Amino acid sequence: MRPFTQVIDQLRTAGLRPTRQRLALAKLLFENGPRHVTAEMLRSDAHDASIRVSLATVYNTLHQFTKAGLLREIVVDPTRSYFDTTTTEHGHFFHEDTNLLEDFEGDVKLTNLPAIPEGSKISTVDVIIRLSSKN
Amino acid sequence: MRPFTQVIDQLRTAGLRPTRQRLALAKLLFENGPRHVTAEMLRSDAHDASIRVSLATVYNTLHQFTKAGLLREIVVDPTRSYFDTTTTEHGHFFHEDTNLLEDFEGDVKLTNLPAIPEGSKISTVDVIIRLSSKN
DNA sequence: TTCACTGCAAATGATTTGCAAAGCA
DNA sequence: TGCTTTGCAAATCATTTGCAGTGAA
Repeated sequence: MRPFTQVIDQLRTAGLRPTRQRLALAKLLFENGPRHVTAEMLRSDAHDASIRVSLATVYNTLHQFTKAGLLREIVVDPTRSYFDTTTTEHGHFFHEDTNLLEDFEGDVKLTNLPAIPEGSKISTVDVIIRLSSKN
Repeated sequence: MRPFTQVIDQLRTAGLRPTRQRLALAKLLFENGPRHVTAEMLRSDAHDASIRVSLATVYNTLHQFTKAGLLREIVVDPTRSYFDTTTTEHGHFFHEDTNLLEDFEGDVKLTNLPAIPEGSKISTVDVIIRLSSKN
């Protein structure tokens, strides 16, 4: 679990005021271990916790947190964006039948990596193992 | 390059009639080596080649070809779906500044793969290296 | 003839945007 | 006070869908 004062610091560093909405969403995101959320999931959580936030603000906040380095966007589903509270490099399982996104246990090693095209540098490396039900 | 009669066979096997539109789109897709297309790119190519196809048919065709195993959908961009004419396992470079998708040269080896959750089986493994401009 | 296929236009659904009101420094 | 931030509603945009007309077997 990420220390919460650190979250506030990172907001400050990013020039983001620690508003009621941002703090409440940060708590939902970071207070209970790693999470993978969509905007709709987070809005729903906020609603359940009696936090008044508009969906537009949820979207804004997710993107601001991502830019500030608090979240990482994971592109796995063409219809929805997922945000991961774990920002270090790691792989994902995506359960295609439940739309559930899950972190890997161990860390994957990539060997025989091709040469990076001239003039480009690696931004991130995504490793996604898509799973379907065995039956 | 994929032999074209094979494409027609695969359509037949999938129960898809080789209509004018499907054959024309198949030619655009498979006649000139590996490609990575979005629906809009393919519609634009068709237009340039004076092929009359509606955008809805382009979408239908891309999905039908994917289900028939002629294409592979690559999820890299939250705003657009890409389809790859190479259906064997391989990794991708995604140029974030140009939205260009490119196949890897060599083949990547994944080691230290985690255990697959009980009751699930691997559908596909996606390896995407996101690139940004060095400057 | 029959059923699959196509094209059009409308519907959908996630995300973004404009802008006035409210909040933080 | 002055600049952010929020919330609402409208706008956007890729994609899907309904359905009447067209085409292949």
